[in-house]
Amino acid sequence: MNNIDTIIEHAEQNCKSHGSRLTTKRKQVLSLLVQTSKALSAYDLIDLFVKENGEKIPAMSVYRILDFLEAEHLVHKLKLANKYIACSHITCKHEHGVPQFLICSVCNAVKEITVNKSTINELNQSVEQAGFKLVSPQLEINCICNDCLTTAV
Amino acid sequence: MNNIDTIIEHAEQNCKSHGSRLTTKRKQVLSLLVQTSKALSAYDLIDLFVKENGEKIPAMSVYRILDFLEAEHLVHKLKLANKYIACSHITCKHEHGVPQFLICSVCNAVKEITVNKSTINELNQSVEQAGFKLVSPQLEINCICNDCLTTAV
DNA sequence: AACGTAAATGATATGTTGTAACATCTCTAT
DNA sequence: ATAGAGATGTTACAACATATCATTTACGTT
Repeated sequence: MNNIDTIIEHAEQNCKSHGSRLTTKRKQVLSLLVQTSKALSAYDLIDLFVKENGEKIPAMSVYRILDFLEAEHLVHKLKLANKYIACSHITCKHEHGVPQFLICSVCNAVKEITVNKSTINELNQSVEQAGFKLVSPQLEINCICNDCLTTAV
Repeated sequence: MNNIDTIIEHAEQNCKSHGSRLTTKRKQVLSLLVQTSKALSAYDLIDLFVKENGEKIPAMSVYRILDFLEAEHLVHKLKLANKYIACSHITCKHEHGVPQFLICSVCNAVKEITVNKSTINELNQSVEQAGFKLVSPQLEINCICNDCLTTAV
């Protein structure tokens, strides 16, 4: 069976349940993100869209669609890289705790890891003591993956 | 006495000691960063430069100067925001442990906080288990400061 | 089924950020 | 004084993002 279709259908139901519409274009964009499971920039998506669907899509549309998908919690925007990635909880149900993104600054690979809740709590305490508030407990951490580390030398 | 001049002079000695030159333009840019003590984008600096010095500076020059200052460890580049900030250890001598930057996503205020070494170690362990390596233990954390939090409502 | 409205998308222009490539200037050592 | 390296200037352009207005589509009402 086709896993991606299942995911998309699930997402569609989710949208419908609170009165928003996962239109064809939105499905197509989401589908690209789910399939690649890598972080893609808006312009990456524009190129991929043409390749996969044989028709152009304006930049404006992609940005609007990404905003929509983000508002629906179907994709995350990685601010560190200005890239977008399918939200992990649409591809797998069980809860992982607090997800954190490791982004390889060389090859843009993205890995989602779980960090102890206590670690996050400690971090959060330090932040609040400083008079700031975490926008989300989801950190984007600038890393180098082992592959790039070994080949770079 | 003028604190900023002292800082700049100190930085200049530092450069001289290993054969690099803190030229007038570089001093001017560094000086802007030290004075504002906020995170500024390259184009923020271009505007500020005109305002403060009454002469234009090309974008290219600012980027080159920022690269230089970063290599000299006089400024940090905040990758999350694509902004630059004067390195704290040129304005204050004593070591703080592992510095972390909190960046207000509304007003761009930057606060440097200290997080328990143990917290960082735990984070680092999780990262290494995932086959990644922290580029630097210096995190850039996306926050909202209390000022913006209260006024936004 | 036809219509009106709101939402979604398209199209165009332009703003913003960053860099490539080459020219010119300016120190510094000889 | 002059050559060579390093620093800066200039121009053009690539990549990323949004503003604005036009057009199309979906959906409830009649």
